[in-house]
Amino acid sequence: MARIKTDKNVSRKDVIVTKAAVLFREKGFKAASMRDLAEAVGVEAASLYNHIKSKTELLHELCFGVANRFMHKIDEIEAEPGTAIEKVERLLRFHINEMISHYEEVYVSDREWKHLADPYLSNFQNQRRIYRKRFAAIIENGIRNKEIKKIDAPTAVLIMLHAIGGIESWHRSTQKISAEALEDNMITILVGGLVNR
Amino acid sequence: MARIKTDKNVSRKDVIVTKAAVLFREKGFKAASMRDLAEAVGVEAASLYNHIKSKTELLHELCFGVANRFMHKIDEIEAEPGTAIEKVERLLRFHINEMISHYEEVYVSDREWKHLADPYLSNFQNQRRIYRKRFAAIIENGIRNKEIKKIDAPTAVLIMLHAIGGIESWHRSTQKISAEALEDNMITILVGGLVNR
DNA sequence: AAATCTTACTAACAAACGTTATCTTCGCTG
DNA sequence: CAGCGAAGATAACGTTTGTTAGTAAGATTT
Repeated sequence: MARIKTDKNVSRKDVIVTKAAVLFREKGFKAASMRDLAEAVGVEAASLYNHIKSKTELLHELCFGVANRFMHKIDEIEAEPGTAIEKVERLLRFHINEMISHYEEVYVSDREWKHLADPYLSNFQNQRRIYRKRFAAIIENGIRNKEIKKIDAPTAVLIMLHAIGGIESWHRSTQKISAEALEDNMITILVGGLVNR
Repeated sequence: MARIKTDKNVSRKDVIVTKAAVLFREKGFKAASMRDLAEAVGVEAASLYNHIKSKTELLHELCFGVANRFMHKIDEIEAEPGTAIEKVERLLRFHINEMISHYEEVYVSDREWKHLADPYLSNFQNQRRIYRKRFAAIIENGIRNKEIKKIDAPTAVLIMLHAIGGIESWHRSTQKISAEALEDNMITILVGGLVNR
């Protein structure tokens, strides 16, 4: 009987959730089975249920973990002083870093949230909608003080957020440029597309 | 016994493939069942197999249909005269229009190709890799004649392609700007992020 | 060392899945 | 209108799925 190994401050549930993120990213939520997950953890499938309530709970955990981090960040950025362009850049850099260093969870949260069940689904969609509105509001401010080109702000948000999803391909790529170079390139292109000159 | 309705020049298989695209987009390939599809088509699940070989065949059909269209387009654009920026813009406009007018298929091809089985999977991944290389080569040309900023071309490609995936959100959105406005906004931001000035 | 709580295993379930085999019915062609 | 091929329905199959119940073994506390 091989127990799930844990370091200090990491519950067995955390181990499971982390492995689930990897699996959900690789195969997708529906295609990843609890037996797959059990094998990855080194345990029988049924044993997982000593630590979690259901497969969907794993998805909740992942999606809302990520969503909360982004919400806190935009709170922070809205409160800070700075031009609109500076705020957009800070937010983008945060997105990029999250996608680089918490790849699995962010990716899963981005692509697999559809499989959440109500009421979590509606809740998640709401948070997402609100987040985008707040992001768009920052851009609209920038348009008003002529920092930013006259563009449709929601469209700009949509481009920014999805562009960052492309880091997925960077992760897969064999000949990666450095994470810092990736970040700077993305900022150059994306912010360069916004600024008015 | 209610037959599948077909117009002229549209086989019953085409009807099934088209409905499958809608379903695969809504629920994902794995979560969409053949019984779901049968219901959407207005027939029993087993009856579908008079027209198709397997569920996966539907995915092949969709993924390679889309991939081929993009391959032909980039052939065309490479052969045409024009600056690098013009070529990038043409390619982007094509992507945007495909995403707007063949939403379901393009979306499915983009997000669900993972569930292809070999040898189709490797084949598809190859095509994708080659396409991106050719796109990157156009951008690299632009960098050489100083039309385009000094950026990492593969990163630029990755941003462009994923940004366009954001049109998904536009489709869902209740207060849509017009398709033309969407296209122009995207071009402004994306091409604006590339040009050297 | 005894008692208790935690964590794992085995066995099994009901439901849903893709798919096949068999038979019936519809619609067209001669 | 007879006959044939295309297209549908019914029933069933073997898997795989998420999950539960009951039990044994390890870890921790008394």
